[in-house]
Amino acid sequence: MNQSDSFFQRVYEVVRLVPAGRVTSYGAIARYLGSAGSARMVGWAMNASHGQSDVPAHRVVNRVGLLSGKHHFQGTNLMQQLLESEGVVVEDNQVRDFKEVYWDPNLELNP
DNA sequence: TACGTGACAAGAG
DNA sequence: TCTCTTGCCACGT
Repeated sequence: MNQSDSFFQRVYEVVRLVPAGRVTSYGAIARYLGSAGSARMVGWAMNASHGQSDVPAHRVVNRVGLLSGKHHFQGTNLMQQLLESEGVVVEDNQVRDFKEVYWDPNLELNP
């Protein structure tokens, strides 16, 4: 990937690689980018991803599967609807069977 | 130019 | 086992 891309752009690249019906976490993305501990930056990147197309920010949740960013989507439960439309069960703003649908870029993308 | 903010994570008590 | 505190870094004002 181009190093000229900003940290945000690299975050978007990883998020785009998350397959439908799967979710990942902010920390996993941060770790994959070599910035473990910068999970907050990933959240900030998601906040700025609204202007970016093809960035499935709804597939990014916190480490316990909680939809912490749902309030940043249009509509109260748009994020939940998007996930459910992909087969992810969301219950009480939290991904059900989180471990089952969890997608770790460090495991899936790292050779 | 400098400071505060932010959709988190991990360690310590 | 649960709760609190600290760290991390780019963007906006």
